[in-house]
Amino acid sequence: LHHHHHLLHGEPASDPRELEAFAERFRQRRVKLGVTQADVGAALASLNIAGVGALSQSTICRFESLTLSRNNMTALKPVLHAWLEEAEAARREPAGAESAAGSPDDDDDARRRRRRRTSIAAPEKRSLEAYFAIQPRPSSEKMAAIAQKLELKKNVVRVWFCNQRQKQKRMKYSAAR
DNA sequence: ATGCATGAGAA
DNA sequence: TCTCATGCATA
Repeated sequence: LHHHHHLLHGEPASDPRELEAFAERFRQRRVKLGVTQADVGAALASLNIAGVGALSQSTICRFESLTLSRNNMTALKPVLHAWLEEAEAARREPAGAESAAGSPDDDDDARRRRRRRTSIAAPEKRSLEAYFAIQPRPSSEKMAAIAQKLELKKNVVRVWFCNQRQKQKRMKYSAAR
């Protein structure tokens, strides 16, 4: 018998504390169900919610750890909530004998055109952080100069600054802002 | 769990 | 060109 009536106004779900609480409950209940983050992401597709498809393990992980933007968290919450309800309901009520057999498919060495991820060494990363502290959005010229000084591709430097800015906007960090 | 990257859409 | 949501690759 909880008399918190914030359900009277459609979606108030932007409350950071609410999101934080939900994320934690979500993770605990997911684990209790014995489902992985990747499983959840894939299961979202079969949920048949308008405009909602599968999501990656990365995204589910970030949702649970609040390392997404507040808007992103808010948008994902109802979807993950829906999945959780369904998953727990299915647990109680078997509904049908769904004993999926083991998959005999294993495409180990099929497509090998994998994207290579460039790794920025620690010293260079420290320099970038120092530059960022002074100027989070350097001009194109400035970034070119930085790139040359650190011997990195200009595009790598550009993307690094973009990601660094985005990182500051994640819930987990913006609170301490 | 997180680093570097992509692509669609805003500015 | 940047932002934003998102993901592949990898620590």
